[in-house]
Amino acid sequence: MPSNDDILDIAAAAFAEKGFEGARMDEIAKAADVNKATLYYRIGDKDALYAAVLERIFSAKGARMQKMLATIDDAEDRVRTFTRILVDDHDHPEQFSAIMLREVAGGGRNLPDNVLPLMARMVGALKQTLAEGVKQGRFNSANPFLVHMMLMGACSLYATNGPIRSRVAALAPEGAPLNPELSLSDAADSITDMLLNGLRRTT
Amino acid sequence: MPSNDDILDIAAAAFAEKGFEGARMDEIAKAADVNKATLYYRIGDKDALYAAVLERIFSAKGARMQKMLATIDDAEDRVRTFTRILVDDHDHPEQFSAIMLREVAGGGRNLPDNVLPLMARMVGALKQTLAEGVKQGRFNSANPFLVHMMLMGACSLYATNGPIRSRVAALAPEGAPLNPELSLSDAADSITDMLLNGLRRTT
Amino acid sequence: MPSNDDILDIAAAAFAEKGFEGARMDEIAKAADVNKATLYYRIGDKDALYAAVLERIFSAKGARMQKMLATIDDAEDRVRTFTRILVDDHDHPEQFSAIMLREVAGGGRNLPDNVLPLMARMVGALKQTLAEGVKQGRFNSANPFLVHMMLMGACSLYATNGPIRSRVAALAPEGAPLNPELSLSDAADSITDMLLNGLRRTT
Amino acid sequence: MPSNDDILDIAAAAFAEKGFEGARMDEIAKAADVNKATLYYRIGDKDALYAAVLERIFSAKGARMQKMLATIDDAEDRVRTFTRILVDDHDHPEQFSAIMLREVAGGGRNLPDNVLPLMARMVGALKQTLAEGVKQGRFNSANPFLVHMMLMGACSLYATNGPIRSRVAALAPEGAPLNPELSLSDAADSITDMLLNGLRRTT
DNA sequence: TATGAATGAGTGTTCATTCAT
DNA sequence: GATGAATGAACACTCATTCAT
Repeated sequence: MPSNDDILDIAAAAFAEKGFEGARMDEIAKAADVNKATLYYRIGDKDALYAAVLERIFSAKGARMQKMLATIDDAEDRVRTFTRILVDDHDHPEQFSAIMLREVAGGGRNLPDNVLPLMARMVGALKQTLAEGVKQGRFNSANPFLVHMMLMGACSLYATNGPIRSRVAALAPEGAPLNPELSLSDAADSITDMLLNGLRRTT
Repeated sequence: MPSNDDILDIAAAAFAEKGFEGARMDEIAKAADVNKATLYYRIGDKDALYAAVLERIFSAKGARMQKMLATIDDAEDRVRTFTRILVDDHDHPEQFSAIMLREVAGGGRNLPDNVLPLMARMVGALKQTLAEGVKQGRFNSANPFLVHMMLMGACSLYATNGPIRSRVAALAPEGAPLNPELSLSDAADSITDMLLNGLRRTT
Repeated sequence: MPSNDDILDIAAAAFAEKGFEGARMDEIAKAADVNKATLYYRIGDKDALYAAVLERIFSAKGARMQKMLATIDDAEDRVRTFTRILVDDHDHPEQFSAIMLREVAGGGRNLPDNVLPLMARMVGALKQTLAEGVKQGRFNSANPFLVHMMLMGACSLYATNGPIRSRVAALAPEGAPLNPELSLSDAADSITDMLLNGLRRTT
Repeated sequence: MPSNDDILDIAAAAFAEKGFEGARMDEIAKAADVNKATLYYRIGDKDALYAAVLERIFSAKGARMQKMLATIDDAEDRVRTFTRILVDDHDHPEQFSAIMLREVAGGGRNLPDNVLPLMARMVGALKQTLAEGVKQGRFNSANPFLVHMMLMGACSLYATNGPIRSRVAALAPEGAPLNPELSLSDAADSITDMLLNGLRRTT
């Protein structure tokens, strides 16, 4: 008998792959190897299941972020760490990214109230980091929300667009491959570097 | 009686707001003020409708992009123009963004074959622009695909996360608003500036 | 522009192959290369089209039957001729058979009133033939309706069950093929022979 | 709450009366007094329902046939028994006949694979019976497939054309009724007699 | 706590038929 | 006469959810 956490793993994969509307309670139950009624009994309806998945993903990511940021002082290192946590393999960055992209696209239609503070906390952590960088004279001042969009958007797109990259690659003229395949973490590092290049205050 | 273009407008809004799975043929027909059977007679089934919407959005965006880029020489101006077209009000950037984000998140599951070249063409335009900038000694060399992710990701997220911003803002402690509201085009300009700061070759 | 007769040809094939409920007005119109509205204008709705098809088939068969029987005196020859007309290639015996089998199976649900006399006339012709045979001392007395069922049933089944024969043959153990393939007219002759063997008065 | 067997009874009647295309899942569900979704849950889609109906009808008939034939030695008795089973009241011969006639007319379009062997087995039983009759010197040699067509065709037509007989009778001039009404089993006996008359070897 | 069975309300799609031109 | 376009009424099938046990 799978644990509730096992069920949430399966559900997260389903919601990431097919979205809230596309995911099927039947399929989740079957994939998790629980009876559908048991799924309802243990976790609740589709909204509750989705909320549980989101809360788990976001709180894990947020906790990791707070813990690691608390131990780092250097402003650039903090930004780099921030990005690395975004794409950390441990909490399925493709699932996290896919769910977040869909949720943003849908205006947070299915976003439960309790994950909003978790999202806000992530932005807040970056905001604080940037502010300290400015105070230390390391960074030019910049809108932290937009910086967040750049990091988050670039990483999330890269984390999830693998299948599309493959299809596009299959279309491209041979000679010059559109993109040499980068691992997600390498891509995230490159993205952060580009961003830091733009933020860095040059004397 | 609405034109097919009117129907596609309505359908685009529905797909952007609710996604492919969430959009309802009934609702689209009713919102477009056509009989459901007429919708099928004129355009076809849900897949065909979705494909028609995507093709129209992407080809409009792509045509605009090629035309405008053809008239601009300066490398930085080209990047700025690229972004501006991404968020151009004329072709509903929130819809374009929302559909694209969902499609990426879903691995292009519903992406019709004929829009792939259109997407590739957009990336190709940016790639060429960056390459010329490098040749002119204006830009440091950078992975054009990742640059694309940064521009596209940041702009698309900003274009669509208005509702979530509002909800988060309602949560935030008064004093310091998380983000002073920027218009989408101002945000896109700021995003481009940050990116160009990072790309620019300083002598 | 196809003639009404051309349209009825196409419609007959459709009704024979798919039945009244299975045949599609769209497909018939397209196959006949007429606009669907033209089909309605020229012939009428589905019931009218079906009635026209049935009437044409049955009256052709009936006319042929009366003409040929009028010229034949010998009782056995008349029965043989009767069967031959049933399976005469000129009026698509598979279509005739398929439509008749379906109609019988459905209790004549879609059978228009004007074809009933045509069917009755066919039975009547056989009845009269058998009665004369009895009067001439050639045949034992027999229920003409049942004789009609035997001839009609056997010929109609054989005329239409080709596809099933093929599938069954594909299943059968090699060695002994279930049925050496007979042409429809040979089969009809054999069937008539068997029947006449049973009817014939032996002194 | 009706059993699955009850549902199949209702469905068999519907398919027999209206054919596969004409039968409506809604009506079957309502007639069987089950919710439509329950019908799908318990049995499956229309194809599955049809397959279940056919399999039940054919396997019942086939089992009965094998059991009874195993206990009878006399060749003529075996043929008579064969026919009696075809029209045995216990398994709704009108339904069996109607479904089979439609299926043959349609080329077995909807015939599930698993009923083909059942049909073949019936023909095989007759074939074997005839062969033994020939070996015993009782029967003239005859094509067993055609004999099958005669028995099956005549009985099936008679089993199902009651409604048409009535309508034709209503048309006929009083005096001479076209056919004195025979019960199905009496008709089947007469049909078998006629056939046996033709098969019987006279010394 | 767990579950096989049941179901109301959709969901995309089709089809015979009509109508304005 | 002819037809492109339009549509009400189905139609097969699905899905989140509940319930009796």
